[in-house]
Amino acid sequence: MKSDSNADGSQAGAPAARQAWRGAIQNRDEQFEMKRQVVLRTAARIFSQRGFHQTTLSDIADELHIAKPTLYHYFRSKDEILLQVQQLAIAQITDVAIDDHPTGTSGMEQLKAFVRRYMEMIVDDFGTCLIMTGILPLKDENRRLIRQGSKDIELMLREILRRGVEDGSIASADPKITAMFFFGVINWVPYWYNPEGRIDVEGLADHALAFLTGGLAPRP
Amino acid sequence: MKSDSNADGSQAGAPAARQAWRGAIQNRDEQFEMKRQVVLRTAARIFSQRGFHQTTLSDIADELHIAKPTLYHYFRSKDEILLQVQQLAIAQITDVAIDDHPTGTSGMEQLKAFVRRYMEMIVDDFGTCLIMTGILPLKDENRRLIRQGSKDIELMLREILRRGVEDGSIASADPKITAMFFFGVINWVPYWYNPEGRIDVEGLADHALAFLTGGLAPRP
Amino acid sequence: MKSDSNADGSQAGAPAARQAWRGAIQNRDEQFEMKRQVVLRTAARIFSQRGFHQTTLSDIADELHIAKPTLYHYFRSKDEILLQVQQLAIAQITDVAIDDHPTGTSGMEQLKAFVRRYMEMIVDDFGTCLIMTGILPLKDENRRLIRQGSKDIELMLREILRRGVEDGSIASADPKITAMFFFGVINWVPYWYNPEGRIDVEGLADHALAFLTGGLAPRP
Amino acid sequence: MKSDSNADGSQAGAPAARQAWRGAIQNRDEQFEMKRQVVLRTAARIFSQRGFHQTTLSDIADELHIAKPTLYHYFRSKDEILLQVQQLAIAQITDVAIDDHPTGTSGMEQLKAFVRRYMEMIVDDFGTCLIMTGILPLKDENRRLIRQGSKDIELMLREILRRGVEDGSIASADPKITAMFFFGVINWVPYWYNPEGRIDVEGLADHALAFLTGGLAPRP
DNA sequence: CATGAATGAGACTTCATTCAT
DNA sequence: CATGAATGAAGTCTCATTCAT
Repeated sequence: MKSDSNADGSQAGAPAARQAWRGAIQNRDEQFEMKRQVVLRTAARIFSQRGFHQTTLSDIADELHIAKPTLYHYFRSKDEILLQVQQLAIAQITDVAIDDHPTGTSGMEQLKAFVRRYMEMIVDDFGTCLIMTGILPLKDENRRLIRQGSKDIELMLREILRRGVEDGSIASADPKITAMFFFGVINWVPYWYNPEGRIDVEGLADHALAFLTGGLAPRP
Repeated sequence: MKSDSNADGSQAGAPAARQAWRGAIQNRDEQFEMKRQVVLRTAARIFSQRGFHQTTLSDIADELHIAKPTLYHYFRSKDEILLQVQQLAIAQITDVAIDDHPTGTSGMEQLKAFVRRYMEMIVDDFGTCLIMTGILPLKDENRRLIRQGSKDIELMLREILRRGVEDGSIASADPKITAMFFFGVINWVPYWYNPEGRIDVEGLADHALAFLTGGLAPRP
Repeated sequence: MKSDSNADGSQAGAPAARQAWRGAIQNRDEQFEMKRQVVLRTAARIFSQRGFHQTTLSDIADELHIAKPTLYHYFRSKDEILLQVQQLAIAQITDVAIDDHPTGTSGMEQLKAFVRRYMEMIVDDFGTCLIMTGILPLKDENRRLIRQGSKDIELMLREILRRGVEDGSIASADPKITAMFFFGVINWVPYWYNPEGRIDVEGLADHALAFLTGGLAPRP
Repeated sequence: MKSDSNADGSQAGAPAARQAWRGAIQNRDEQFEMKRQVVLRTAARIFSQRGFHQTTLSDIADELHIAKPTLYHYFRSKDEILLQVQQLAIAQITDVAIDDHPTGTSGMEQLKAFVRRYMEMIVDDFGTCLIMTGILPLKDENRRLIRQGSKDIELMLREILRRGVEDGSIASADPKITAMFFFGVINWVPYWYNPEGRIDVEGLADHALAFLTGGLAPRP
């Protein structure tokens, strides 16, 4: 998933679009798709930094060194850009669900895997934009799509919690509220975490796991 | 604190503006201040529901059954409305700090008090708006004010955590990260909690406390 | 009808808006409606001269010496302006239908009255705009409204023709085609007629009547 | 005239472009000219249906199954397309003027020939576009060209009327106004006539002639 | 010849804010 | 104090047109 999301090599933004990687001549469709991804990632980043409405299409175009109308080659509207950013973020979680349900592992083990995966998504440009921009700017129909996606993820967690309670690896508690506390811990990360800082994503996931499982109280 | 937050008597919203409380004729300043509070609370609620930029001043004025320019009698700008909403939210926490530092209580005890107080703030219209609208819509100078306020609250928690670790009532961990996880749990509440639902604020605070202190792992 | 359509005294355009007629102080609603009419008439005139799409809202606003957004106090969209212009034109014909069906007059007499009335409508700003701008710029729903109105007028003429044929005052011929030829004669007027020229509207109607009834062939 | 208008073989529209006529390999210039005509006719039809400004170059290109920039191989601009459509329509009348002035025929006879020829032009894609799109979308210089062409046609009719009045075959009346009424009858046809309907063009011309010569009044 | 990509110009529309009553 | 009217500023989006392959 993560390697995939980096395949466009555009973590650093627009300029990458010009790099003919290893001299390989890509066909038009590949180039198109690549540029599209670069636009998405750039937009996601600026949306997260300034907010959706504080970001004009000119801002995005300028950052990419293209003209404003060029954006309309890749997307039908500003709204669609945000929609697709958020859909990509959600897909990073929901798409891998099936592979990653190895039977035989305890609920707690599955929970740990879930935390790592979810944390990676949330610190990525797309995931951060999903959280920080939110769904309010989307128009009704698109908002419903994202809401459904979020619901799907929530149910994934609830299922994991249920299993954990069942097999005794997770303490019993109100499942819905617990799930939302859980998401709060991770979803809030984009508001304060600096990926360039002292702690990398793996370490952050470890911290989160410790906090989520053990809480603040000292273990006897 | 709580009584303070209800002082405007407008928990129920705009219509309250018409209630001549107990027939008492208040003087001009009181009336003015009262209306001001009603505007703030109404604005906070709509901002939270639709988002700052999706809310026009007409929306607010309509809800209050007044004309749009009338809002300018109470506030200099839309930005100022949001600023004051958020400042009120922050004040609900920071203003009571001093009273509530009873020496002789453990860090954990102080933490519990903090959770209850903070939870009450966050489910209130103002607190919810602080979280859901965020500071991005504010203009630079005002943003800095709110950021500072948030920082102050963060430091309050950090101090409580430090004491708790010191007196052994709280497990040792990276204080900054732990604080942010902590805030995540509560700040995320406005995104999902329905005050009219099955669980009241007190109960919610209890659940949060259990989660924050004990985590997901089963206690031996 | 005609006196009514001139009641706003704005045949000459915007400046009239400032004339406090006979010093009478009109109430707000009247002023509003008056200005609205001036906007409509001005828009109609410019639409007719330059075409709908060649006319920008700035053009209209400039002509009226107001700012562009001010137009939105009176109308929701450019489309709505055109719609109402055309609806007013159509109403000038359809609204008087009932009063003007005096029994006892021959079909030919009714036809003459119809020609005079219709000619007056068509040389008016609104009627001219109805013809020269057409319905293609309107969006689907509005287009249907105007199409229906036109159909109504067409049926009025067809009914008159039918009566005339019945009472022998009008020659028998395919009613539908005849009606369309008839409309062609008058509808084409805006494309060439200059109201400020040698012939006034009454005279024009007389000419049209002679042509419509007698045709080009010499009478024996 | 009519055979001329079919020379491009595209009465049926765009698909004809693919027909390699009788397997004959035409030289470059012929192919080019043929495609050009197909573009013109397609454009004329769409312009008439939707209006000039509601028609984008993409619409035309899509209908022809070519790409938008390809249009620029045949025309310098959208404006030029309309210009040439309208010029072709006008030429259909003005080009045959000289051949068709047989001395020895009465004015009325010439008028009848004129009506038939003009009616055929007006129901053709190009003529319909001339009427329905009008000259307003054209830029000034081109507008003048078409206006002049229309004027030429008008003078042709005026000359015919003059002759008819002279030789007694046409009733005397204001020549200019009469001419415009005359054009109204025929020019309005595109707004209502359906070539696929009950009446063919010849029949329509007959009806028009009867109306134009005899009018609505019953003949004694 | 043909076309995918890109763009400059410009339109409509929205909205916070000011003015005059 | 309150408000209808008016507006400047700005943003999204469209489209004819050009460029490079």
